[in-house]
Amino acid sequence: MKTEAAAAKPPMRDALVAAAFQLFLERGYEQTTVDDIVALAGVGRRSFFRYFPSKEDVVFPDHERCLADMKAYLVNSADDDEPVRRVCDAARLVLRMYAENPTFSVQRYRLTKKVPGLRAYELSVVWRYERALAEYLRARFAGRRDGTLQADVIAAAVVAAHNNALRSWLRSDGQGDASATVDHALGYVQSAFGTAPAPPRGELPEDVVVVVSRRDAPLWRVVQEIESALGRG
Amino acid sequence: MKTEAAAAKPPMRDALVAAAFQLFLERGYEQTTVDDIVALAGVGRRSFFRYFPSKEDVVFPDHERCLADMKAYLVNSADDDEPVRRVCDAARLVLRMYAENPTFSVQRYRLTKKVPGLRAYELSVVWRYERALAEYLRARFAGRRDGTLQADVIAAAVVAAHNNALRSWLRSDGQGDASATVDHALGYVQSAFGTAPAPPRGELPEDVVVVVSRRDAPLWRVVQEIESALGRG
DNA sequence: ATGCCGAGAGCACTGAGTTCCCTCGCGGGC
DNA sequence: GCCCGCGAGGGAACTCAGTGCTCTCGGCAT
Repeated sequence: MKTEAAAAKPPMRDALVAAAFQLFLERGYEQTTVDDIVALAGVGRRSFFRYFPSKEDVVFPDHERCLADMKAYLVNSADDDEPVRRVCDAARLVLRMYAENPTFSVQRYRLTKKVPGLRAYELSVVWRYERALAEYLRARFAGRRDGTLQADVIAAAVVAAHNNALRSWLRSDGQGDASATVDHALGYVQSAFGTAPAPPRGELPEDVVVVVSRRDAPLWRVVQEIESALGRG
Repeated sequence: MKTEAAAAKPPMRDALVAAAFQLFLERGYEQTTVDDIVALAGVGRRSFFRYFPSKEDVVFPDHERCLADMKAYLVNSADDDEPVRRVCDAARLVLRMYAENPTFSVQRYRLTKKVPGLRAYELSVVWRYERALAEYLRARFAGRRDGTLQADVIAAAVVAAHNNALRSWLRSDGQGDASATVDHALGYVQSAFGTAPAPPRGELPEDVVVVVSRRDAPLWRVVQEIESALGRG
Protein backbone atom coordinates (compact mmCIF):
# COMPACT_ATOMS: atom_id res chain seq x y z
CA MET A 1 0.00 0.00 0.00
CA LYS A 2 1.46 3.33 -1.10
CA THR A 3 -0.20 5.23 1.79
CA GLU A 4 -2.57 7.30 -0.39
CA ALA A 5 -1.87 6.38 -3.96
CA ALA A 6 -4.70 4.13 -5.07
CA ALA A 7 -7.35 6.07 -3.24
CA ALA A 8 -9.82 6.89 -6.03
CA LYS A 9 -12.06 3.99 -6.89
CA PRO A 10 -13.50 5.35 -10.21
CA PRO A 11 -10.22 5.08 -11.91
CA MET A 12 -6.85 6.66 -11.84
CA ARG A 13 -7.41 8.02 -15.29
CA ASP A 14 -9.41 10.86 -13.78
CA ALA A 15 -6.72 11.43 -11.18
CA LEU A 16 -4.17 11.82 -13.94
CA VAL A 17 -6.31 14.34 -15.79
CA ALA A 18 -6.87 16.31 -12.62
CA ALA A 19 -3.19 16.31 -11.71
CA ALA A 20 -2.21 17.25 -15.24
CA PHE A 21 -4.57 20.21 -15.45
CA GLN A 22 -3.58 21.44 -12.03
CA LEU A 23 0.05 21.56 -13.12
CA PHE A 24 -0.70 22.88 -16.62
CA LEU A 25 -2.67 25.77 -15.18
CA GLU A 26 -0.21 26.79 -12.51
CA ARG A 27 3.00 26.13 -14.45
CA GLY A 28 2.16 25.86 -18.14
CA TYR A 29 1.91 22.87 -20.44
CA GLU A 30 5.46 22.74 -21.72
CA GLN A 31 6.91 23.43 -18.27
CA THR A 32 5.16 20.33 -16.94
CA THR A 33 6.75 16.95 -17.57
CA VAL A 34 4.98 13.65 -17.52
CA ASP A 35 7.08 12.78 -14.47
CA ASP A 36 5.65 15.81 -12.68
CA ILE A 37 2.13 14.62 -13.45
CA VAL A 38 2.61 11.06 -12.29
CA ALA A 39 4.44 12.25 -9.18
CA LEU A 40 1.49 14.46 -8.25
CA ALA A 41 -1.00 11.72 -9.02
CA GLY A 42 1.12 9.25 -7.05
CA VAL A 43 1.29 6.66 -9.80
CA GLY A 44 4.03 5.19 -11.92
CA ARG A 45 5.21 6.80 -15.12
CA ARG A 46 4.32 3.77 -17.18
CA SER A 47 0.73 3.95 -16.01
CA PHE A 48 0.32 7.38 -17.57
CA PHE A 49 1.03 5.99 -21.01
CA ARG A 50 -1.29 3.09 -20.30
CA TYR A 51 -4.21 5.51 -20.26
CA PHE A 52 -2.98 8.19 -22.66
CA PRO A 53 -0.94 7.36 -25.71
CA SER A 54 0.74 10.76 -25.54
CA LYS A 55 1.06 13.75 -23.27
CA GLU A 56 -1.29 15.72 -25.52
CA ASP A 57 -4.07 13.18 -25.08
CA VAL A 58 -4.54 14.02 -21.45
CA VAL A 59 -5.82 17.42 -22.57
CA PHE A 60 -8.61 15.86 -24.64
CA PRO A 61 -9.66 12.97 -22.43
CA ASP A 62 -13.22 12.58 -23.70
CA HIS A 63 -12.90 13.10 -27.44
CA GLU A 64 -12.38 9.46 -28.19
CA ARG A 65 -15.71 8.60 -26.66
CA CYS A 66 -17.38 11.57 -28.34
CA LEU A 67 -16.08 10.57 -31.75
CA ALA A 68 -17.41 7.08 -31.22
CA ASP A 69 -20.78 8.55 -30.24
CA MET A 70 -20.82 10.64 -33.41
CA LYS A 71 -20.05 7.66 -35.61
CA ALA A 72 -22.75 5.64 -33.92
CA TYR A 73 -25.19 8.49 -34.37
CA LEU A 74 -24.43 8.67 -38.08
CA VAL A 75 -24.65 4.92 -38.58
CA ASN A 76 -28.06 4.91 -36.96
CA SER A 77 -29.41 7.46 -39.43
CA ALA A 78 -32.55 6.70 -41.30
CA ASP A 79 -32.14 6.61 -45.05
CA ASP A 80 -34.80 9.20 -45.62
CA ASP A 81 -33.63 12.06 -43.44
CA GLU A 82 -31.84 15.02 -44.90
CA PRO A 83 -28.05 14.42 -44.90
CA VAL A 84 -26.93 18.00 -44.24
CA ARG A 85 -29.31 18.32 -41.32
CA ARG A 86 -28.04 15.03 -40.01
CA VAL A 87 -24.38 16.06 -39.98
CA CYS A 88 -25.34 19.35 -38.35
CA ASP A 89 -27.04 17.40 -35.60
CA ALA A 90 -23.98 15.19 -35.30
CA ALA A 91 -21.86 18.29 -34.83
CA ARG A 92 -24.17 19.36 -32.01
CA LEU A 93 -23.09 16.23 -30.15
CA VAL A 94 -19.62 17.71 -29.87
CA LEU A 95 -20.97 20.97 -28.58
CA ARG A 96 -22.97 19.10 -26.00
CA MET A 97 -19.81 17.45 -24.71
CA TYR A 98 -18.15 20.84 -24.33
CA ALA A 99 -21.23 22.29 -22.66
CA GLU A 100 -21.34 19.50 -20.10
CA ASN A 101 -18.18 20.80 -18.43
CA PRO A 102 -18.03 24.52 -19.14
CA THR A 103 -15.22 25.36 -16.74
CA PHE A 104 -13.09 22.48 -17.91
CA SER A 105 -13.75 23.40 -21.54
CA VAL A 106 -12.80 27.02 -20.97
CA GLN A 107 -9.59 26.04 -19.21
CA ARG A 108 -8.69 23.73 -22.04
CA TYR A 109 -9.50 26.43 -24.57
CA ARG A 110 -7.09 28.85 -22.91
CA LEU A 111 -4.45 26.17 -22.89
CA THR A 112 -4.82 25.22 -26.53
CA LYS A 113 -4.85 28.88 -27.53
CA LYS A 114 -1.46 29.45 -25.91
CA VAL A 115 0.41 26.27 -26.72
CA PRO A 116 1.16 25.64 -30.42
CA GLY A 117 1.70 21.93 -29.86
CA LEU A 118 -1.79 21.58 -28.41
CA ARG A 119 -3.33 23.58 -31.23
CA ALA A 120 -1.74 21.16 -33.68
CA TYR A 121 -3.01 18.21 -31.73
CA GLU A 122 -6.50 19.67 -31.57
CA LEU A 123 -6.45 19.93 -35.35
CA SER A 124 -5.93 16.21 -35.66
CA VAL A 125 -8.80 15.61 -33.26
CA VAL A 126 -11.10 17.91 -35.21
CA TRP A 127 -9.96 16.32 -38.44
CA ARG A 128 -11.28 12.96 -37.30
CA TYR A 129 -14.71 14.45 -36.63
CA GLU A 130 -14.63 16.06 -40.05
CA ARG A 131 -13.67 12.78 -41.68
CA ALA A 132 -16.54 11.01 -39.93
CA LEU A 133 -19.01 13.58 -41.25
CA ALA A 134 -17.48 13.49 -44.72
CA GLU A 135 -17.59 9.71 -44.89
CA TYR A 136 -21.25 9.75 -43.97
CA LEU A 137 -22.03 12.36 -46.61
CA ARG A 138 -19.99 10.54 -49.24
CA ALA A 139 -22.10 7.47 -48.68
CA ARG A 140 -25.30 9.46 -48.85
CA PHE A 141 -24.16 11.31 -51.98
CA ALA A 142 -22.86 8.15 -53.62
CA GLY A 143 -24.88 8.57 -56.78
CA ARG A 144 -24.44 12.33 -57.26
CA ARG A 145 -22.10 13.97 -59.63
CA ASP A 146 -19.28 15.50 -57.55
CA GLY A 147 -20.63 13.62 -54.57
CA THR A 148 -17.31 13.31 -52.75
CA LEU A 149 -16.47 16.93 -53.46
CA GLN A 150 -19.76 18.07 -52.03
CA ALA A 151 -19.36 15.76 -49.08
CA ASP A 152 -15.91 17.09 -48.23
CA VAL A 153 -16.88 20.73 -48.66
CA ILE A 154 -20.05 20.44 -46.63
CA ALA A 155 -18.30 18.54 -43.85
CA ALA A 156 -15.62 21.22 -43.70
CA ALA A 157 -18.21 23.97 -43.66
CA VAL A 158 -20.16 22.31 -40.86
CA VAL A 159 -17.04 21.88 -38.77
CA ALA A 160 -15.93 25.45 -39.41
CA ALA A 161 -19.32 26.84 -38.44
CA HIS A 162 -19.45 24.67 -35.34
CA ASN A 163 -15.97 25.72 -34.29
CA ASN A 164 -16.68 29.37 -34.94
CA ALA A 165 -19.67 29.22 -32.63
CA LEU A 166 -17.94 27.03 -30.08
CA ARG A 167 -14.93 29.30 -29.81
CA SER A 168 -17.04 32.39 -29.50
CA TRP A 169 -18.85 30.69 -26.64
CA LEU A 170 -15.56 29.63 -25.05
CA ARG A 171 -14.16 33.14 -25.35
CA SER A 172 -17.09 34.38 -23.30
CA ASP A 173 -16.05 32.02 -20.49
CA GLY A 174 -19.03 29.78 -21.06
CA GLN A 175 -21.56 32.54 -20.49
CA GLY A 176 -24.37 32.80 -23.02
CA ASP A 177 -26.32 30.16 -24.85
CA ALA A 178 -23.96 27.80 -26.63
CA SER A 179 -26.75 25.92 -28.37
CA ALA A 180 -28.30 29.05 -29.79
CA THR A 181 -24.95 30.26 -31.10
CA VAL A 182 -24.20 26.97 -32.76
CA ASP A 183 -27.72 26.67 -34.15
CA HIS A 184 -27.33 30.02 -35.79
CA ALA A 185 -23.93 29.12 -37.27
CA LEU A 186 -25.14 25.78 -38.57
CA GLY A 187 -28.22 27.49 -39.96
CA TYR A 188 -25.95 29.51 -42.17
CA VAL A 189 -24.35 26.35 -43.54
CA GLN A 190 -27.70 24.69 -44.05
CA SER A 191 -28.94 27.75 -45.89
CA ALA A 192 -25.99 27.44 -48.24
CA PHE A 193 -26.04 23.69 -48.83
CA GLY A 194 -29.00 21.93 -47.34
CA THR A 195 -32.60 21.59 -48.11
CA ALA A 196 -34.30 23.16 -45.15
CA PRO A 197 -37.26 21.78 -43.21
CA ALA A 198 -39.57 23.59 -45.70
CA PRO A 199 -42.51 24.48 -43.49
CA PRO A 200 -45.32 24.28 -46.03
CA ARG A 201 -46.55 27.81 -46.41
CA GLY A 202 -49.73 27.03 -48.23
CA GLU A 203 -50.19 30.31 -50.02
CA LEU A 204 -47.23 29.82 -52.39
CA PRO A 205 -47.98 28.02 -55.64
CA GLU A 206 -46.61 24.51 -55.42
CA ASP A 207 -43.38 23.65 -57.23
CA VAL A 208 -42.86 27.11 -58.66
CA VAL A 209 -41.32 30.26 -57.27
CA VAL A 210 -40.45 33.56 -58.92
CA VAL A 211 -37.50 35.67 -57.81
CA VAL A 212 -36.57 39.18 -58.85
CA SER A 213 -33.09 40.42 -58.21
CA ARG A 214 -30.60 43.02 -59.32
CA ARG A 215 -28.25 41.29 -61.73
CA ASP A 216 -25.04 42.54 -60.14
CA ALA A 217 -26.02 41.71 -56.57
CA PRO A 218 -23.64 39.38 -54.71
CA LEU A 219 -24.79 35.83 -55.04
CA TRP A 220 -25.17 35.26 -51.34
CA ARG A 221 -27.66 38.08 -51.24
CA VAL A 222 -29.57 36.47 -54.08
CA VAL A 223 -29.56 33.25 -52.10
CA GLN A 224 -30.92 35.02 -49.06
CA GLU A 225 -33.74 36.51 -51.10
CA ILE A 226 -34.54 33.15 -52.56
CA GLU A 227 -34.57 31.62 -49.14
CA SER A 228 -37.01 34.11 -47.80
CA ALA A 229 -39.12 33.76 -50.93
CA LEU A 230 -39.18 30.02 -50.37
CA GLY A 231 -40.06 30.50 -46.73
CA ARG A 232 -36.98 28.61 -45.71
CA GLY A 233 -35.03 31.25 -43.86
CA MET B 1 37.49 18.91 -45.69
CA LYS B 2 35.15 15.93 -45.32
CA THR B 3 36.11 14.42 -48.75
CA GLU B 4 32.67 14.94 -50.38
CA ALA B 5 30.53 16.58 -47.80
CA ALA B 6 30.15 20.23 -48.80
CA ALA B 7 29.84 19.52 -52.51
CA ALA B 8 26.56 21.23 -53.37
CA LYS B 9 26.91 24.95 -53.77
CA PRO B 10 23.16 25.86 -53.83
CA PRO B 11 22.79 24.92 -50.27
CA MET B 12 22.87 21.93 -48.12
CA ARG B 13 19.20 22.35 -47.35
CA ASP B 14 18.41 20.66 -50.65
CA ALA B 15 20.90 17.92 -49.92
CA LEU B 16 19.13 17.23 -46.63
CA VAL B 17 15.75 17.04 -48.33
CA ALA B 18 17.13 14.68 -50.97
CA ALA B 19 18.83 12.44 -48.43
CA ALA B 20 15.72 12.42 -46.25
CA PHE B 21 13.38 11.41 -49.05
CA GLN B 22 15.73 8.76 -50.29
CA LEU B 23 15.72 7.13 -46.87
CA PHE B 24 12.01 7.71 -46.25
CA LEU B 25 11.13 5.97 -49.49
CA GLU B 26 13.36 2.98 -49.10
CA ARG B 27 13.00 2.49 -45.36
CA GLY B 28 9.94 4.41 -44.19
CA TYR B 29 9.59 7.65 -42.27
CA GLU B 30 9.54 6.32 -38.74
CA GLN B 31 12.32 3.86 -39.42
CA THR B 32 14.60 6.72 -40.44
CA THR B 33 16.30 8.74 -37.72
CA VAL B 34 17.64 12.24 -38.09
CA ASP B 35 21.10 10.77 -37.54
CA ASP B 36 20.59 8.55 -40.59
CA ILE B 37 19.70 11.57 -42.71
CA VAL B 38 22.64 13.71 -41.67
CA ALA B 39 24.99 10.75 -42.05
CA LEU B 40 23.83 10.24 -45.64
CA ALA B 41 24.00 13.96 -46.37
CA GLY B 42 27.41 14.09 -44.77
CA VAL B 43 26.62 16.98 -42.46
CA GLY B 44 26.41 17.42 -38.73
CA ARG B 45 23.29 16.62 -36.80
CA ARG B 46 22.95 20.15 -35.48
CA SER B 47 22.88 21.52 -39.02
CA PHE B 48 19.70 19.61 -39.77
CA PHE B 49 17.83 21.51 -37.10
CA ARG B 50 19.30 24.75 -38.37
CA TYR B 51 17.29 24.35 -41.58
CA PHE B 52 14.29 22.42 -40.31
CA PRO B 53 12.80 23.07 -36.90
CA SER B 54 11.59 19.47 -36.74
CA LYS B 55 11.92 16.18 -38.55
CA GLU B 56 8.45 16.66 -40.05
CA ASP B 57 9.42 19.95 -41.66
CA VAL B 58 11.80 18.27 -44.07
CA VAL B 59 8.76 16.68 -45.71
CA PHE B 60 7.20 20.10 -46.44
CA PRO B 61 10.23 22.14 -47.39
CA ASP B 62 8.50 24.78 -49.51
CA HIS B 63 5.27 25.47 -47.66
CA GLU B 64 6.74 28.28 -45.62
CA ARG B 65 7.56 30.21 -48.76
CA CYS B 66 4.21 29.34 -50.31
CA LEU B 67 2.31 30.59 -47.29
CA ALA B 68 4.26 33.84 -47.44
CA ASP B 69 3.39 34.13 -51.13
CA MET B 70 -0.27 33.60 -50.36
CA LYS B 71 -0.29 36.26 -47.65
CA ALA B 72 1.46 38.70 -49.97
CA TYR B 73 -1.05 37.92 -52.70
CA LEU B 74 -3.96 38.63 -50.38
CA VAL B 75 -2.43 41.82 -49.02
CA ASN B 76 -2.00 43.09 -52.57
CA SER B 77 -5.69 42.66 -53.34
CA ALA B 78 -7.61 45.57 -54.76
CA ASP B 79 -10.49 46.72 -52.60
CA ASP B 80 -13.02 46.24 -55.36
CA ASP B 81 -12.44 42.66 -56.41
CA GLU B 82 -14.69 39.91 -55.27
CA PRO B 83 -13.43 38.36 -51.99
CA VAL B 84 -14.49 34.77 -52.63
CA ARG B 85 -12.93 34.78 -56.07
CA ARG B 86 -9.80 36.23 -54.54
CA VAL B 87 -9.38 33.49 -51.94
CA CYS B 88 -10.03 30.88 -54.62
CA ASP B 89 -7.21 32.37 -56.64
CA ALA B 90 -5.03 32.38 -53.55
CA ALA B 91 -5.72 28.67 -53.12
CA ARG B 92 -4.61 28.10 -56.69
CA LEU B 93 -1.17 29.34 -55.65
CA VAL B 94 -0.84 26.25 -53.48
CA LEU B 95 -1.87 24.00 -56.30
CA ARG B 96 0.70 25.62 -58.53
CA MET B 97 3.43 24.81 -56.03
CA TYR B 98 2.37 21.16 -56.01
CA ALA B 99 2.16 21.07 -59.78
CA GLU B 100 5.68 22.44 -60.17
CA ASN B 101 7.15 19.16 -58.83
CA PRO B 102 4.65 16.44 -59.63
CA THR B 103 6.87 13.48 -58.79
CA PHE B 104 7.98 15.01 -55.52
CA SER B 105 4.39 15.88 -54.64
CA VAL B 106 3.19 12.36 -55.38
CA GLN B 107 5.96 10.82 -53.28
CA ARG B 108 5.12 13.12 -50.42
CA TYR B 109 1.44 12.31 -50.78
CA ARG B 110 2.12 8.59 -50.45
CA LEU B 111 4.23 9.28 -47.40
CA THR B 112 1.69 11.47 -45.63
CA LYS B 113 -1.05 8.98 -46.41
CA LYS B 114 0.82 6.20 -44.64
CA VAL B 115 2.33 7.97 -41.64
CA PRO B 116 -0.12 9.31 -39.06
CA GLY B 117 2.42 11.72 -37.64
CA LEU B 118 2.88 13.33 -41.03
CA ARG B 119 -0.84 13.56 -41.62
CA ALA B 120 -1.14 15.43 -38.35
CA TYR B 121 1.67 17.74 -39.30
CA GLU B 122 0.13 18.40 -42.69
CA LEU B 123 -3.05 19.44 -40.93
CA SER B 124 -1.20 22.18 -39.11
CA VAL B 125 0.30 23.34 -42.40
CA VAL B 126 -3.09 23.42 -44.08
CA TRP B 127 -4.54 25.17 -41.08
CA ARG B 128 -2.19 28.09 -41.57
CA TYR B 129 -3.33 28.50 -45.16
CA GLU B 130 -6.92 28.36 -44.01
CA ARG B 131 -6.28 30.98 -41.36
CA ALA B 132 -4.66 33.28 -43.91
CA LEU B 133 -7.72 33.01 -46.13
CA ALA B 134 -10.09 33.46 -43.21
CA GLU B 135 -8.25 36.53 -41.92
CA TYR B 136 -8.48 38.12 -45.34
CA LEU B 137 -12.19 37.38 -45.59
CA ARG B 138 -12.83 38.62 -42.07
CA ALA B 139 -11.30 41.92 -43.00
CA ARG B 140 -13.32 42.14 -46.20
CA PHE B 141 -16.53 41.14 -44.40
CA ALA B 142 -15.86 43.47 -41.51
CA GLY B 143 -19.21 45.28 -41.79
CA ARG B 144 -21.43 42.29 -42.47
CA ARG B 145 -23.64 40.56 -40.01
CA ASP B 146 -22.00 37.19 -39.23
CA GLY B 147 -18.94 38.38 -41.09
CA THR B 148 -16.46 36.26 -39.17
CA LEU B 149 -18.73 33.23 -39.37
CA GLN B 150 -19.02 33.57 -43.12
CA ALA B 151 -15.30 34.16 -43.43
CA ASP B 152 -14.43 31.02 -41.47
CA VAL B 153 -16.95 28.85 -43.29
CA ILE B 154 -15.96 30.04 -46.75
CA ALA B 155 -12.26 29.66 -46.00
CA ALA B 156 -12.85 26.11 -44.80
CA ALA B 157 -14.94 25.32 -47.87
CA VAL B 158 -12.30 26.69 -50.22
CA VAL B 159 -9.58 24.68 -48.54
CA ALA B 160 -11.69 21.53 -48.55
CA ALA B 161 -12.51 21.90 -52.23
CA HIS B 162 -8.91 22.61 -53.08
CA ASN B 163 -7.70 19.60 -51.12
CA ASN B 164 -10.34 17.35 -52.62
CA ALA B 165 -9.17 18.24 -56.11
CA LEU B 166 -5.50 18.17 -55.19
CA ARG B 167 -5.73 14.73 -53.64
CA SER B 168 -7.64 13.32 -56.56
CA TRP B 169 -4.88 14.63 -58.82
CA LEU B 170 -2.20 13.18 -56.55
CA ARG B 171 -3.94 9.83 -56.44
CA SER B 172 -3.70 9.71 -60.23
CA ASP B 173 0.11 10.03 -59.93
CA GLY B 174 0.11 13.55 -61.31
CA GLN B 175 -1.58 12.53 -64.56
CA GLY B 176 -4.46 14.67 -65.73
CA ASP B 177 -5.06 18.39 -65.54
CA ALA B 178 -4.66 19.59 -61.98
CA SER B 179 -5.80 23.12 -62.77
CA ALA B 180 -9.00 21.98 -64.40
CA THR B 181 -9.83 19.71 -61.48
CA VAL B 182 -9.26 22.44 -58.96
CA ASP B 183 -11.13 25.01 -61.03
CA HIS B 184 -14.13 22.76 -61.06
CA ALA B 185 -13.97 22.17 -57.31
CA LEU B 186 -13.57 25.85 -56.53
CA GLY B 187 -16.38 26.61 -58.94
CA TYR B 188 -18.67 24.58 -56.72
CA VAL B 189 -17.70 26.67 -53.70
CA GLN B 190 -18.11 29.90 -55.62
CA SER B 191 -21.52 28.77 -56.76
CA ALA B 192 -22.51 28.32 -53.15
CA PHE B 193 -20.97 31.47 -51.68
CA GLY B 194 -19.55 33.85 -54.22
CA THR B 195 -20.71 36.26 -56.80
CA ALA B 196 -19.42 35.10 -60.15
CA PRO B 197 -17.64 37.15 -62.86
CA ALA B 198 -20.98 38.16 -64.46
CA PRO B 199 -20.09 38.31 -68.15
CA PRO B 200 -22.74 40.74 -69.43
CA ARG B 201 -24.99 38.71 -71.72
CA GLY B 202 -26.84 41.54 -73.33
CA GLU B 203 -30.04 39.77 -74.25
CA LEU B 204 -31.34 39.47 -70.67
CA PRO B 205 -33.49 42.34 -69.40
CA GLU B 206 -31.40 44.48 -67.08
CA ASP B 207 -31.85 44.14 -63.30
CA VAL B 208 -34.49 41.43 -63.45
CA VAL B 209 -34.36 37.67 -63.75
CA VAL B 210 -36.98 34.97 -63.36
CA VAL B 211 -36.23 31.58 -61.95
CA VAL B 212 -38.38 28.47 -61.75
CA SER B 213 -37.49 25.67 -59.39
CA ARG B 214 -38.92 22.68 -57.62
CA ARG B 215 -39.64 23.77 -54.09
CA ASP B 216 -37.97 20.80 -52.40
CA ALA B 217 -34.80 20.88 -54.47
CA PRO B 218 -31.53 21.21 -52.55
CA LEU B 219 -30.52 24.81 -52.29
CA TRP B 220 -27.23 24.32 -54.06
CA ARG B 221 -29.15 23.08 -57.10
CA VAL B 222 -31.32 26.18 -56.98
CA VAL B 223 -28.15 28.24 -56.90
CA GLN B 224 -26.77 26.43 -59.91
CA GLU B 225 -29.96 27.08 -61.85
CA ILE B 226 -29.86 30.73 -60.92
CA GLU B 227 -26.28 30.99 -61.99
CA SER B 228 -26.97 29.54 -65.38
CA ALA B 229 -30.06 31.73 -65.70
CA LEU B 230 -27.88 34.72 -64.91
CA GLY B 231 -25.26 33.59 -67.40
CA ARG B 232 -22.72 33.46 -64.62
CA GLY B 233 -21.88 29.79 -64.54
C1' DA C 1 48.44 40.50 -39.27
C1' DT C 2 44.52 40.72 -36.13
C1' DG C 3 40.18 40.64 -34.88
C1' DC C 4 35.40 39.81 -35.99
C1' DC C 5 31.61 36.97 -37.76
C1' DG C 6 28.69 33.49 -39.54
C1' DA C 7 28.23 28.66 -40.79
C1' DG C 8 28.94 24.44 -39.34
C1' DA C 9 30.68 20.41 -36.19
C1' DG C 10 30.58 18.01 -31.98
C1' DC C 11 28.85 17.10 -27.46
C1' DA C 12 25.99 16.85 -23.53
C1' DC C 13 21.45 17.19 -21.75
C1' DT C 14 16.23 17.07 -21.32
C1' DG C 15 12.08 14.83 -21.99
C1' DA C 16 8.65 11.86 -24.64
C1' DG C 17 7.58 7.38 -25.66
C1' DT C 18 8.72 2.22 -25.58
C1' DT C 19 10.39 -2.36 -24.06
C1' DC C 20 11.08 -5.56 -20.82
C1' DC C 21 10.70 -7.43 -16.45
C1' DC C 22 9.21 -7.49 -11.63
C1' DT C 23 5.63 -7.39 -7.95
C1' DC C 24 1.30 -7.72 -5.89
C1' DG C 25 -3.44 -8.93 -5.27
C1' DC C 26 -7.13 -11.89 -6.57
C1' DG C 27 -9.85 -15.74 -7.95
C1' DG C 28 -10.29 -20.42 -9.21
C1' DG C 29 -8.96 -25.23 -9.56
C1' DC C 30 -6.79 -29.18 -7.02
C1' DG D 1 -4.79 -24.80 2.38
C1' DC D 2 -1.92 -24.39 -1.82
C1' DC D 3 -0.69 -23.26 -6.18
C1' DC D 4 -1.32 -21.33 -10.57
C1' DG D 5 -2.45 -17.95 -13.66
C1' DC D 6 -3.54 -13.36 -14.77
C1' DG D 7 -4.12 -8.62 -15.16
C1' DA D 8 -3.01 -4.11 -13.25
C1' DG D 9 0.53 -1.42 -11.89
C1' DG D 10 5.65 -0.14 -10.81
C1' DG D 11 10.04 0.78 -12.42
C1' DA D 12 14.65 0.53 -14.77
C1' DA D 13 16.77 1.08 -19.15
C1' DC D 14 16.69 2.39 -23.82
C1' DT D 15 15.83 5.19 -28.32
C1' DC D 16 15.34 9.29 -30.42
C1' DA D 17 13.80 14.22 -31.25
C1' DG D 18 15.05 18.61 -30.07
C1' DT D 19 18.09 22.28 -27.55
C1' DG D 20 22.04 24.70 -25.58
C1' DC D 21 26.72 25.29 -25.52
C1' DT D 22 31.39 25.53 -27.13
C1' DC D 23 34.98 25.06 -30.59
C1' DT D 24 36.73 25.58 -35.19
C1' DC D 25 37.41 27.23 -39.64
C1' DG D 26 37.25 30.27 -43.52
C1' DG D 27 36.40 34.68 -45.16
C1' DC D 28 36.60 39.73 -44.71
C1' DA D 29 37.42 44.28 -43.17
C1' DT D 30 40.31 47.53 -40.66
